Amino acid sequence: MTSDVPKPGQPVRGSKTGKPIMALFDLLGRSWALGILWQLSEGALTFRALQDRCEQLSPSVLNRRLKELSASGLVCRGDEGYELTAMGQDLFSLLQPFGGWSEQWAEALGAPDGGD
Amino acid sequence: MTSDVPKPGQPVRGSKTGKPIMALFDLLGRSWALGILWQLSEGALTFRALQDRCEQLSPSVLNRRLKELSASGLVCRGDEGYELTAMGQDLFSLLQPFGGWSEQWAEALGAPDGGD
DNA sequence: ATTATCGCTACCTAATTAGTAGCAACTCTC
DNA sequence: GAGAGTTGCTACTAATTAGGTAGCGATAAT
Repeated sequence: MTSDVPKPGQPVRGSKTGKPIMALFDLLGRSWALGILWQLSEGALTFRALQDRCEQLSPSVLNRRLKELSASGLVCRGDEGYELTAMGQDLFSLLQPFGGWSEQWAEALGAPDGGD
Repeated sequence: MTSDVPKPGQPVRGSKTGKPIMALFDLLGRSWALGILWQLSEGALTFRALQDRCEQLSPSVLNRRLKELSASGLVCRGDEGYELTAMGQDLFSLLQPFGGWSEQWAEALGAPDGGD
């Protein structure tokens, strides 16, 4: 294992080609990675605040995800705690539409609304 | 087992609230889920063809993902094999921009281009 | 009948995630 | 400046998921 942070241009978990899109999918396809970006989109959060927002996500996993996301240039530490980098915000702007979509999806599946 | 397919409105892996967005992130945040949607966006593929596109992904994992994605209404079986449902295509349209973004990201990280 | 492909299950090992405890550093109060 | 509280994090273990391989039953062509 060269590195366990998926980087474009390198083989990643499940992908030997290193195609950027596959590296990105690997990075985002890890538990809570998308959730963390989602939570940070509203502003900086301390480690423990982030843990609370992510339903008491264990510190070991949170720390791993934060290291990966930092190494990938999506998250960094500021005065207020962890926050999205410019690139992270840019990625979030692509992610944002998923919020509304997921609600349509919920209705289509006939699932009760979980609230916000 | 109630169900290990994350459905909006129900608690999912790591999320007890069942918020649609969290259920969606759980579903998509499993290995190869995003990759499978990506591959199917170009048209229907048989089980084994899909396996090839996903770099010989093991049948056990592929089958698990396909069941989850089917149960979530994103994928179904047609004459030609597995394909995206209308809802799956709709989701893909949100996913598509990630392709271009990942290439910018690759450059920003100074990674060599993985081709394609 | 034989061979080949296809979709998939069974089984096992490796890796990842989840959960809990607690420490070192820092701040605040007194 | 001792004690209490908070923060960021590491260490360790248990549970869950992913990955890999073998191969079966079904269908189709030879």
